[in-house]
Amino acid sequence: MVTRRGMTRSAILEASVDLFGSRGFSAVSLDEIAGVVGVAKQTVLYWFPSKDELLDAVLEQTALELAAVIEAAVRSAPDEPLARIEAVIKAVLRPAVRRPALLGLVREVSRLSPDHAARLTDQVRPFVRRATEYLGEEMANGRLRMADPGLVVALAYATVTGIATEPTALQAVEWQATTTGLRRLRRELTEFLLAALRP
Amino acid sequence: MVTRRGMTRSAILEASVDLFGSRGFSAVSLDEIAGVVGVAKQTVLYWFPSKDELLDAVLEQTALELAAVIEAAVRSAPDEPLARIEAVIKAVLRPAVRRPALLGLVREVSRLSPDHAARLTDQVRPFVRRATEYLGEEMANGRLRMADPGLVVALAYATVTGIATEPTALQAVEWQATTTGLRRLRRELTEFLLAALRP
DNA sequence: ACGCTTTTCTACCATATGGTAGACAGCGAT
DNA sequence: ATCGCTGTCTACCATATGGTAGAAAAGCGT
Repeated sequence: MVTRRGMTRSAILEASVDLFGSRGFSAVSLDEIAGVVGVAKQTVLYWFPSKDELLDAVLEQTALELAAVIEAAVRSAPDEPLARIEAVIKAVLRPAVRRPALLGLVREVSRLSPDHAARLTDQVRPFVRRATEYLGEEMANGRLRMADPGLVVALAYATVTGIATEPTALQAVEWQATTTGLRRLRRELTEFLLAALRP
Repeated sequence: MVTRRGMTRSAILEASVDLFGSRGFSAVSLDEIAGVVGVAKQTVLYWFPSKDELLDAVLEQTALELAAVIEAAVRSAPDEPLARIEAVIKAVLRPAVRRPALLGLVREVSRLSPDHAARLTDQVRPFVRRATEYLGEEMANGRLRMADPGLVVALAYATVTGIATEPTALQAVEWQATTTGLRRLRRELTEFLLAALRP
Protein backbone atom coordinates (compact mmCIF):
# COMPACT_ATOMS: atom_id res chain seq x y z
CA MET A 1 0.00 0.00 0.00
CA VAL A 2 2.39 2.65 1.14
CA THR A 3 5.04 3.24 -1.41
CA ARG A 4 8.68 3.34 -0.52
CA ARG A 5 10.34 0.96 1.86
CA GLY A 6 10.54 2.18 5.43
CA MET A 7 8.06 4.93 4.74
CA THR A 8 5.65 3.80 7.41
CA ARG A 9 8.39 3.26 9.90
CA SER A 10 9.78 6.75 9.58
CA ALA A 11 6.31 8.26 9.61
CA ILE A 12 5.67 6.52 12.91
CA LEU A 13 8.96 7.78 14.28
CA GLU A 14 8.24 11.34 13.25
CA ALA A 15 4.76 11.36 14.73
CA SER A 16 6.10 9.83 17.92
CA VAL A 17 8.76 12.49 18.32
CA ASP A 18 6.09 15.16 18.09
CA LEU A 19 3.64 13.48 20.40
CA PHE A 20 6.07 12.20 23.02
CA GLY A 21 7.99 15.46 22.94
CA SER A 22 5.00 17.72 23.33
CA ARG A 23 2.79 15.76 25.69
CA GLY A 24 5.05 13.22 27.32
CA PHE A 25 5.60 9.53 26.79
CA SER A 26 2.89 8.08 28.95
CA ALA A 27 0.25 10.58 27.93
CA VAL A 28 0.37 9.31 24.37
CA SER A 29 -1.23 6.03 23.37
CA LEU A 30 -0.27 3.77 20.52
CA ASP A 31 -3.75 4.24 19.14
CA GLU A 32 -3.18 7.97 18.94
CA ILE A 33 0.13 7.59 17.16
CA ALA A 34 -1.43 5.17 14.72
CA GLY A 35 -4.27 7.61 14.15
CA VAL A 36 -1.89 10.44 13.30
CA VAL A 37 0.08 8.28 10.92
CA GLY A 38 -3.07 6.83 9.43
CA VAL A 39 -2.50 3.15 10.11
CA ALA A 40 -3.83 0.59 12.55
CA LYS A 41 -2.26 0.23 15.96
CA GLN A 42 -0.98 -3.18 14.98
CA THR A 43 1.14 -1.68 12.26
CA VAL A 44 2.90 0.40 14.85
CA LEU A 45 3.49 -2.73 16.88
CA TYR A 46 4.75 -4.48 13.79
CA TRP A 47 7.57 -1.97 13.29
CA PHE A 48 8.30 -1.53 16.97
CA PRO A 49 7.58 -4.59 19.07
CA SER A 50 6.54 -2.56 22.09
CA LYS A 51 5.93 1.00 23.16
CA ASP A 52 9.20 0.92 25.05
CA GLU A 53 11.20 -0.06 22.01
CA LEU A 54 9.45 2.63 20.03
CA LEU A 55 10.61 5.11 22.63
CA ASP A 56 14.16 3.85 22.33
CA ALA A 57 14.12 4.31 18.59
CA VAL A 58 12.60 7.77 18.93
CA LEU A 59 15.24 8.85 21.40
CA GLU A 60 18.06 7.56 19.28
CA GLN A 61 16.82 9.23 16.15
CA THR A 62 16.29 12.55 17.91
CA ALA A 63 19.77 12.49 19.36
CA LEU A 64 21.23 11.77 15.94
CA GLU A 65 19.26 14.58 14.31
CA LEU A 66 20.27 17.13 16.90
CA ALA A 67 23.87 16.01 16.85
CA ALA A 68 23.97 16.44 13.10
CA VAL A 69 22.56 19.96 13.27
CA ILE A 70 25.03 21.00 15.93
CA GLU A 71 27.93 19.30 14.22
CA ALA A 72 27.23 21.15 10.99
CA ALA A 73 26.92 24.47 12.79
CA VAL A 74 30.22 24.05 14.59
CA ARG A 75 31.99 22.97 11.44
CA SER A 76 30.79 25.94 9.43
CA ALA A 77 31.76 28.53 12.05
CA PRO A 78 35.21 30.14 12.31
CA ASP A 79 37.60 28.78 14.91
CA GLU A 80 36.58 31.14 17.67
CA PRO A 81 34.56 29.92 20.65
CA LEU A 82 32.09 32.79 20.86
CA ALA A 83 31.41 32.61 17.14
CA ARG A 84 30.89 28.88 17.38
CA ILE A 85 28.50 29.22 20.26
CA GLU A 86 26.56 31.81 18.34
CA ALA A 87 26.42 29.50 15.34
CA VAL A 88 25.11 26.65 17.43
CA ILE A 89 22.38 28.80 18.94
CA LYS A 90 21.37 30.00 15.52
CA ALA A 91 21.27 26.46 14.18
CA VAL A 92 19.39 24.95 17.08
CA LEU A 93 16.88 27.66 17.84
CA ARG A 94 15.03 27.63 14.56
CA PRO A 95 14.09 23.94 14.55
CA ALA A 96 13.61 24.06 18.29
CA VAL A 97 11.03 26.81 18.25
CA ARG A 98 9.33 25.57 15.13
CA ARG A 99 9.16 22.08 16.54
CA PRO A 100 9.37 22.31 20.33
CA ALA A 101 8.84 18.60 20.57
CA LEU A 102 12.42 17.94 19.49
CA LEU A 103 14.03 19.42 22.57
CA GLY A 104 10.96 18.61 24.59
CA LEU A 105 11.69 14.98 23.99
CA VAL A 106 15.23 15.37 25.23
CA ARG A 107 13.86 16.95 28.35
CA GLU A 108 11.36 14.17 28.75
CA VAL A 109 14.20 11.74 29.26
CA SER A 110 14.65 12.65 32.88
CA ARG A 111 11.14 11.42 33.65
CA LEU A 112 11.61 8.05 32.04
CA SER A 113 13.06 4.87 33.41
CA PRO A 114 16.74 5.03 34.34
CA ASP A 115 17.32 2.49 31.58
CA HIS A 116 16.17 4.78 28.82
CA ALA A 117 17.92 7.72 30.36
CA ALA A 118 21.18 5.81 30.62
CA ARG A 119 21.01 4.67 27.03
CA LEU A 120 20.60 8.22 25.80
CA THR A 121 23.25 9.56 28.13
CA ASP A 122 25.73 7.03 26.81
CA GLN A 123 24.94 8.00 23.27
CA VAL A 124 25.43 11.68 23.95
CA ARG A 125 28.45 11.38 26.19
CA PRO A 126 31.15 11.67 23.49
CA PHE A 127 29.66 14.95 22.26
CA VAL A 128 29.45 16.31 25.76
CA ARG A 129 33.01 15.29 26.42
CA ARG A 130 34.24 17.02 23.29
CA ALA A 131 32.32 20.18 24.14
CA THR A 132 33.66 20.15 27.67
CA GLU A 133 37.24 19.70 26.53
CA TYR A 134 36.90 22.41 23.95
CA LEU A 135 35.51 24.92 26.43
CA GLY A 136 38.22 23.97 28.89
CA GLU A 137 40.94 24.70 26.36
CA GLU A 138 39.45 28.00 25.32
CA MET A 139 39.12 29.05 28.94
CA ALA A 140 42.79 28.29 29.41
CA ASN A 141 43.48 30.33 26.27
CA GLY A 142 41.66 33.24 27.80
CA ARG A 143 39.05 33.31 25.07
CA LEU A 144 36.28 32.36 27.50
CA ARG A 145 35.51 33.24 31.09
CA MET A 146 37.28 30.93 33.51
CA ALA A 147 34.83 28.41 34.99
CA ASP A 148 34.05 24.74 35.39
CA PRO A 149 33.69 23.67 31.76
CA GLY A 150 31.41 20.74 32.47
CA LEU A 151 28.93 22.77 34.43
CA VAL A 152 29.08 25.55 31.86
CA VAL A 153 28.08 23.06 29.19
CA ALA A 154 25.19 21.94 31.35
CA LEU A 155 24.14 25.51 32.09
CA ALA A 156 24.21 26.59 28.47
CA TYR A 157 22.26 23.51 27.56
CA ALA A 158 19.73 24.23 30.27
CA THR A 159 19.25 27.79 29.09
CA VAL A 160 18.71 26.91 25.45
CA THR A 161 16.57 23.87 26.10
CA GLY A 162 14.60 25.61 28.79
CA ILE A 163 13.75 28.64 26.73
CA ALA A 164 12.91 26.61 23.66
CA THR A 165 10.65 24.14 25.41
CA GLU A 166 8.67 26.35 27.71
CA PRO A 167 6.07 28.19 25.74
CA THR A 168 4.41 28.71 29.11
CA ALA A 169 7.31 30.78 30.39
CA LEU A 170 7.52 32.82 27.24
CA GLN A 171 3.81 33.35 27.30
CA ALA A 172 4.05 34.61 30.85
CA VAL A 173 6.35 37.42 29.71
CA GLU A 174 4.04 38.13 26.82
CA TRP A 175 6.30 36.91 24.09
CA GLN A 176 4.76 36.21 20.71
CA ALA A 177 5.87 33.56 18.31
CA THR A 178 5.97 35.88 15.32
CA THR A 179 8.90 36.30 12.98
CA THR A 180 10.09 39.43 14.75
CA GLY A 181 9.45 37.76 18.07
CA LEU A 182 11.63 34.87 17.06
CA ARG A 183 14.38 37.20 15.87
CA ARG A 184 14.24 39.12 19.14
CA LEU A 185 14.37 35.91 21.12
CA ARG A 186 17.39 34.72 19.20
CA ARG A 187 19.18 38.01 19.71
CA GLU A 188 18.46 38.07 23.43
CA LEU A 189 19.42 34.45 23.91
CA THR A 190 22.67 34.95 22.03
CA GLU A 191 23.59 38.05 23.98
CA PHE A 192 22.64 36.40 27.23
CA LEU A 193 24.83 33.39 26.62
CA LEU A 194 27.74 35.34 25.16
CA ALA A 195 27.68 37.68 28.13
CA ALA A 196 27.70 34.68 30.43
CA LEU A 197 30.70 33.15 28.67
CA ARG A 198 32.86 36.09 27.62
CA PRO A 199 36.11 36.41 29.51
CA MET B 1 -8.24 7.78 62.30
CA VAL B 2 -5.62 10.25 61.21
CA THR B 3 -5.26 12.92 63.78
CA ARG B 4 -5.31 16.56 62.86
CA ARG B 5 -7.79 18.09 60.53
CA GLY B 6 -6.61 18.33 56.91
CA MET B 7 -3.71 16.00 57.61
CA THR B 8 -4.71 13.57 54.92
CA ARG B 9 -5.41 16.27 52.46
CA SER B 10 -1.99 17.84 52.75
CA ALA B 11 -0.28 14.46 52.70
CA ILE B 12 -2.00 13.76 49.41
CA LEU B 13 -0.92 17.12 48.07
CA GLU B 14 2.67 16.57 49.07
CA ALA B 15 2.88 13.11 47.58
CA SER B 16 1.27 14.38 44.40
CA VAL B 17 3.79 17.17 44.01
CA ASP B 18 6.60 14.66 44.23
CA LEU B 19 5.04 12.11 41.91
CA PHE B 20 3.63 14.49 39.30
CA GLY B 21 6.79 16.55 39.37
CA SER B 22 9.20 13.71 38.96
CA ARG B 23 7.36 11.40 36.62
CA GLY B 24 4.70 13.51 34.99
CA PHE B 25 0.99 13.89 35.53
CA SER B 26 -0.32 11.11 33.37
CA ALA B 27 2.33 8.61 34.37
CA VAL B 28 1.05 8.65 37.95
CA SER B 29 -2.15 6.89 38.95
CA LEU B 30 -4.46 7.73 41.79
CA ASP B 31 -3.79 4.27 43.17
CA GLU B 32 -0.10 5.04 43.36
CA ILE B 33 -0.65 8.31 45.15
CA ALA B 34 -2.98 6.61 47.58
CA GLY B 35 -0.39 3.90 48.13
CA VAL B 36 2.31 6.42 48.98
CA VAL B 37 0.05 8.25 51.38
CA GLY B 38 -1.23 5.02 52.87
CA VAL B 39 -4.94 5.40 52.20
CA ALA B 40 -7.41 3.97 49.74
CA LYS B 41 -7.87 5.54 46.36
CA GLN B 42 -11.35 6.61 47.35
CA THR B 43 -9.94 8.80 50.07
CA VAL B 44 -7.97 10.68 47.47
CA LEU B 45 -11.15 11.13 45.46
CA TYR B 46 -12.94 12.28 48.58
CA TRP B 47 -10.57 15.22 49.07
CA PHE B 48 -10.18 15.99 45.39
CA PRO B 49 -13.22 15.12 43.29
CA SER B 50 -11.15 14.20 40.26
CA LYS B 51 -7.56 13.77 39.18
CA ASP B 52 -7.79 17.03 37.30
CA GLU B 53 -8.87 18.97 40.33
CA LEU B 54 -6.09 17.35 42.31
CA LEU B 55 -3.68 18.65 39.71
CA ASP B 56 -5.10 22.13 40.00
CA ALA B 57 -4.65 22.11 43.75
CA VAL B 58 -1.12 20.76 43.39
CA LEU B 59 -0.17 23.46 40.93
CA GLU B 60 -1.61 26.19 43.06
CA GLN B 61 0.14 25.03 46.18
CA THR B 62 3.47 24.69 44.41
CA ALA B 63 3.22 28.16 42.94
CA LEU B 64 2.44 29.57 46.38
CA GLU B 65 5.36 27.75 48.00
CA LEU B 66 7.85 28.88 45.42
CA ALA B 67 6.54 32.43 45.45
CA ALA B 68 6.97 32.55 49.21
CA VAL B 69 10.56 31.33 49.02
CA ILE B 70 11.46 33.86 46.34
CA GLU B 71 9.61 36.66 48.08
CA ALA B 72 11.52 36.05 51.29
CA ALA B 73 14.84 35.92 49.49
CA VAL B 74 14.24 39.19 47.69
CA ARG B 75 13.07 40.91 50.85
CA SER B 76 16.10 39.86 52.85
CA ALA B 77 18.62 40.97 50.24
CA PRO B 78 20.05 44.49 49.95
CA ASP B 79 18.56 46.81 47.36
CA GLU B 80 20.97 45.92 44.60
CA PRO B 81 19.86 43.83 41.64
CA LEU B 82 22.86 41.52 41.41
CA ALA B 83 22.74 40.81 45.13
CA ARG B 84 19.03 40.11 44.90
CA ILE B 85 19.49 37.74 42.02
CA GLU B 86 22.18 35.95 43.94
CA ALA B 87 19.89 35.67 46.93
CA VAL B 88 17.09 34.22 44.85
CA ILE B 89 19.40 31.62 43.35
CA LYS B 90 20.65 30.67 46.76
CA ALA B 91 17.13 30.38 48.11
CA VAL B 92 15.71 28.42 45.20
CA LEU B 93 18.55 26.06 44.44
CA ARG B 94 18.60 24.20 47.72
CA PRO B 95 14.98 23.08 47.73
CA ALA B 96 15.13 22.61 43.98
CA VAL B 97 18.02 20.18 44.04
CA ARG B 98 16.84 18.42 47.18
CA ARG B 99 13.37 18.06 45.76
CA PRO B 100 13.59 18.28 41.98
CA ALA B 101 9.91 17.57 41.73
CA LEU B 102 9.07 21.10 42.81
CA LEU B 103 10.45 22.80 39.74
CA GLY B 104 9.79 19.69 37.72
CA LEU B 105 6.13 20.24 38.34
CA VAL B 106 6.33 23.79 37.09
CA ARG B 107 7.98 22.53 33.96
CA GLU B 108 5.33 19.88 33.58
CA VAL B 109 2.77 22.58 33.05
CA SER B 110 3.65 23.09 29.42
CA ARG B 111 2.60 19.54 28.65
CA LEU B 112 -0.78 19.79 30.28
CA SER B 113 -4.03 21.07 28.91
CA PRO B 114 -4.07 24.75 27.99
CA ASP B 115 -6.64 25.19 30.74
CA HIS B 116 -4.30 24.18 33.51
CA ALA B 117 -1.44 26.08 31.95
CA ALA B 118 -3.52 29.21 31.69
CA ARG B 119 -4.65 29.01 35.30
CA LEU B 120 -1.09 28.78 36.52
CA THR B 121 0.13 31.48 34.18
CA ASP B 122 -2.54 33.83 35.49
CA GLN B 123 -1.52 33.10 39.04
CA VAL B 124 2.14 33.78 38.34
CA ARG B 125 1.67 36.77 36.09
CA PRO B 126 1.82 39.48 38.79
CA PHE B 127 5.16 38.14 40.03
CA VAL B 128 6.54 38.02 36.52
CA ARG B 129 5.35 41.51 35.85
CA ARG B 130 7.00 42.84 38.99
CA ALA B 131 10.26 41.07 38.14
CA THR B 132 10.17 42.41 34.61
CA GLU B 133 9.53 45.97 35.74
CA TYR B 134 12.26 45.76 38.33
CA LEU B 135 14.82 44.51 35.84
CA GLY B 136 13.74 47.18 33.37
CA GLU B 137 14.31 49.92 35.92
CA GLU B 138 17.68 48.60 36.96
CA MET B 139 18.75 48.32 33.34
CA ALA B 140 17.82 51.95 32.86
CA ASN B 141 19.80 52.76 36.01
CA GLY B 142 22.82 51.10 34.48
CA ARG B 143 23.00 48.49 37.20
CA LEU B 144 22.20 45.67 34.77
CA ARG B 145 23.14 44.96 31.19
CA MET B 146 20.72 46.61 28.76
CA ALA B 147 18.36 44.03 27.29
CA ASP B 148 14.71 43.06 26.89
CA PRO B 149 13.67 42.64 30.51
CA GLY B 150 10.86 40.20 29.79
CA LEU B 151 13.04 37.84 27.85
CA VAL B 152 15.80 38.14 30.42
CA VAL B 153 13.36 37.01 33.09
CA ALA B 154 12.40 34.05 30.94
CA LEU B 155 16.02 33.20 30.20
CA ALA B 156 17.10 33.32 33.82
CA TYR B 157 14.11 31.21 34.75
CA ALA B 158 14.97 28.73 32.01
CA THR B 159 18.54 28.44 33.20
CA VAL B 160 17.70 27.85 36.84
CA THR B 161 14.77 25.56 36.20
CA GLY B 162 16.62 23.68 33.50
CA ILE B 163 19.69 23.01 35.56
CA ALA B 164 17.71 22.06 38.63
CA THR B 165 15.35 19.68 36.90
CA GLU B 166 17.66 17.82 34.59
CA PRO B 167 19.65 15.32 36.54
CA THR B 168 20.25 13.68 33.18
CA ALA B 169 22.17 16.68 31.89
CA LEU B 170 24.20 16.99 35.05
CA GLN B 171 24.91 13.31 34.98
CA ALA B 172 26.17 13.63 31.40
CA VAL B 173 28.85 16.07 32.55
CA GLU B 174 29.70 13.80 35.44
CA TRP B 175 28.35 16.01 38.16
CA GLN B 176 27.76 14.42 41.55
CA ALA B 177 25.04 15.37 43.97
CA THR B 178 27.37 15.59 46.95
CA THR B 179 27.63 18.52 49.29
CA THR B 180 30.68 19.90 47.54
CA GLY B 181 29.06 19.19 44.19
CA LEU B 182 26.05 21.20 45.22
CA ARG B 183 28.23 24.07 46.41
CA ARG B 184 30.14 24.04 43.14
CA LEU B 185 26.93 24.02 41.16
CA ARG B 186 25.59 26.96 43.08
CA ARG B 187 28.78 28.92 42.57
CA GLU B 188 28.88 28.21 38.85
CA LEU B 189 25.21 28.96 38.37
CA THR B 190 25.53 32.23 40.24
CA GLU B 191 28.57 33.34 38.29
CA PHE B 192 26.98 32.30 35.05
CA LEU B 193 23.84 34.32 35.66
CA LEU B 194 25.64 37.31 37.11
CA ALA B 195 27.98 37.40 34.14
CA ALA B 196 24.99 37.26 31.86
CA LEU B 197 23.29 40.17 33.61
CA ARG B 198 26.11 42.47 34.67
CA PRO B 199 26.25 45.73 32.75
C1' DA C 1 0.88 -18.32 -12.29
C1' DC C 2 2.80 -19.64 -7.93
C1' DG C 3 5.05 -19.73 -3.73
C1' DC C 4 7.53 -16.97 -0.20
C1' DT C 5 8.23 -12.91 2.37
C1' DT C 6 6.84 -8.51 3.94
C1' DT C 7 3.35 -5.51 5.46
C1' DT C 8 -1.13 -4.32 7.22
C1' DC C 9 -5.41 -5.28 9.31
C1' DT C 10 -9.37 -7.46 12.12
C1' DA C 11 -10.65 -9.52 16.01
C1' DC C 12 -9.59 -10.39 20.85
C1' DC C 13 -7.68 -10.27 25.68
C1' DA C 14 -5.91 -9.01 30.30
C1' DT C 15 -5.05 -5.38 32.91
C1' DA C 16 -4.92 -0.73 34.74
C1' DT C 17 -7.32 3.34 35.59
C1' DG C 18 -10.54 7.12 36.75
C1' DG C 19 -14.72 7.35 38.81
C1' DT C 20 -19.58 5.96 41.15
C1' DA C 21 -22.50 4.01 44.93
C1' DG C 22 -22.98 3.11 49.11
C1' DA C 23 -21.68 0.91 53.55
C1' DC C 24 -19.20 1.61 57.92
C1' DA C 25 -16.74 4.01 61.63
C1' DG C 26 -15.63 7.94 64.68
C1' DC C 27 -17.48 11.72 67.13
C1' DG C 28 -19.69 15.90 68.88
C1' DA C 29 -24.23 17.84 70.17
C1' DT C 30 -28.68 17.11 71.94
C1' DA D 1 -28.70 6.50 73.17
C1' DT D 2 -29.15 8.64 68.84
C1' DC D 3 -28.94 11.79 65.11
C1' DG D 4 -26.05 13.86 61.88
C1' DC D 5 -21.67 14.96 59.99
C1' DT D 6 -17.10 13.89 58.48
C1' DG D 7 -13.85 10.83 56.81
C1' DT D 8 -12.44 6.32 55.10
C1' DC D 9 -13.19 2.06 53.06
C1' DT D 10 -15.08 -2.07 50.06
C1' DA D 11 -17.32 -3.34 45.94
C1' DC D 12 -18.05 -2.31 41.35
C1' DC D 13 -18.06 -0.40 36.59
C1' DA D 14 -16.90 1.45 31.95
C1' DT D 15 -13.32 2.50 29.35
C1' DA D 16 -8.69 2.87 27.54
C1' DT D 17 -4.53 0.68 26.70
C1' DG D 18 -0.57 -2.35 25.57
C1' DG D 19 -0.16 -6.51 23.52
C1' DT D 20 -1.27 -11.45 21.17
C1' DA D 21 -3.00 -14.49 17.30
C1' DG D 22 -3.76 -15.04 13.10
C1' DA D 23 -6.02 -13.81 8.71
C1' DA D 24 -5.77 -11.05 4.40
C1' DA D 25 -3.20 -8.25 1.15
C1' DA D 26 0.77 -6.77 -1.39
C1' DG D 27 5.06 -7.42 -3.48
C1' DC D 28 8.42 -10.04 -5.71
C1' DG D 29 11.56 -13.51 -7.57
C1' DT D 30 11.10 -17.50 -10.48
